[in-house]
Amino acid sequence: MTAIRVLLADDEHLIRGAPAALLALEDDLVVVAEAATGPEALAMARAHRPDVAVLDLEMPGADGVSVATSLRAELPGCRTMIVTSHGRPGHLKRALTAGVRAFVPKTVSARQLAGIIRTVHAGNRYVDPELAADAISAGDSPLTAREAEVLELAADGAPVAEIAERASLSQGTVRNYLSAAASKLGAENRHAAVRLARERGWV
Amino acid sequence: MTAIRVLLADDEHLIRGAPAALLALEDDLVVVAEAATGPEALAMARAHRPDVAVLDLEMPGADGVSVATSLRAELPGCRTMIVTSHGRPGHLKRALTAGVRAFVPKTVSARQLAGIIRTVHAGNRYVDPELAADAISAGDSPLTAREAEVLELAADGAPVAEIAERASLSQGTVRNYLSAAASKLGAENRHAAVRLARERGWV
DNA sequence: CGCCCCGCATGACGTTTGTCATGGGCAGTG
DNA sequence: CACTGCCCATGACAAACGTCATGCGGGGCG
Repeated sequence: MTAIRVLLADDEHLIRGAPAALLALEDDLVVVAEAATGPEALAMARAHRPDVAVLDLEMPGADGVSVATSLRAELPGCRTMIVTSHGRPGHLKRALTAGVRAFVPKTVSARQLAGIIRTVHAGNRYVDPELAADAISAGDSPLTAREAEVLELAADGAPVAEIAERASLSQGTVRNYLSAAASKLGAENRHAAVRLARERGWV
Repeated sequence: MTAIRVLLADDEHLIRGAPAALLALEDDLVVVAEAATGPEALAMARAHRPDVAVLDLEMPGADGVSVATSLRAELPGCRTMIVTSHGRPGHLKRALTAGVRAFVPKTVSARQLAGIIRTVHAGNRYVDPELAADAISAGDSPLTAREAEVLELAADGAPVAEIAERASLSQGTVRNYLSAAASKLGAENRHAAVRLARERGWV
C-alpha cells in the first residue's frame, strides 16, 4: 500500500508542525508540500499533485474555499478539506458547495486529523458534528442578493450616503435594504445586523 | 541538567500537538500538563507547578492575559508566555504589563518555540520583532477610561439608550464620549471607531 | 493661593437613520 | 395570462445620533 500524499496549507506554522507528530505515529501518510498562503498552496499543489489538500480557512492571499474551488478545477483527483479555528455555519455551507470533502475545527487532535485524512482519501466526507448541528439550526441566509451586498458595504460602519454611492443606489433604497436585512435577522439596527450576519457566515 | 517543565494551554488541539513533535527533537523540555480553557490552565498549573506556562491568548473561559496575572500571583516562580494568531498591538502591551515574558505569533515553527521557551526559562524576555514594531508605531491608546468603557459597551451595535443605562450615564454623556472617541480615532462614527479600536487592541 | 488644563457630565439643536406606505418594472411559476 | 416575489425608487415622519456650548471638580504649576 502506497502512502497518502498530503498538502498542508496554513499560515500558522505551529499547525503545520502538527503533522510531524502525525508522521511519527502514522506511516501511511506523507506530507509532500507545505504552504503559508493561498497562492502558495495552489502553486505547491500544481507542483506536487497531492492526494489530499488540507487547507486553512483564513489565510493571507486567498481563503481556503477559493483555493479549494481552483484546485477542484485544476486537479480533479485531489480531495480537499478545510480546517479552521472559527466554525461559522455559513462557511461550512460555502465550503461544501465548493466541493470540499471535510470541514474540521482546529480543536481536533493530530490523531483524529489523520483519521479524517484517511476517510477523505477513501472518498468519503466528514463534517464536525458540532458544526453540522450549528449549520442546520442556523439554516440558510434569509437575505436577498442586494440585501447582502448592501449589508456588506455597511460592514465597516460607513454612513448611508457612502454606501449609496458605492452601490449606485438611492439613499432611500439603501435604507430600505438595510432595514429589511436588520428585521430579517432580528437585529435592532444595521450594525447589530452586520455582526449577526458575520457570526453566521452570511456576509 | 534537569528538563524544563512546560504547561501548554490552547483550545486548538492541533497546536497542543506541536510539542509532541518538539519533544521528539528536544530532550530538555517536558510537557507536564495541557489545558484547553483558561480555568483549566489555572487548575493544571496549581497541580503540576510548571517552570514555563505557554498560554493561548484567545481561550474559552478566561483569556491568556488574565490567566497570566492569576498565575503571577499564585506561582511567582512560573514564567508565562503568550502565543496568538492575531497580533494586536494593544494585546502585546497588556500582556507585558501583566508580567508575561514572551509574546509570540503562531506563525513560528515548533523549533523556534522551543528556543523561546528556553530563553524565557533562562529569565530573559522575547517579543516577536514584527509585533513589537507594530506596537510601537501604533502607540498608546488616546482614549480616556470612560471613553474606552463606553466604546466597549457600544461594541455590539447597541443603541445609545441601552449603553447609557448599562453605564449609569445620561444619553447625552454617552453620545459625547462616543463622539470624542470617534474623533480621536479619526473615525466617521462610533461603529467605525469600534472597529478601529478593536484592530489596535484598545478595547 | 490662584490659575489653567483635563476628565467627567448634561441638555439643546440640527442631521442622519429607521420605518412605513406606495408604486412601477421585471422574471419565474402555476 | 395572472400572480407572486424581488428589485429599485420616492417622500414623509419619528426616533436615534453627532456636535456644540456649558458647567463642575481635581491635579499640576507658577
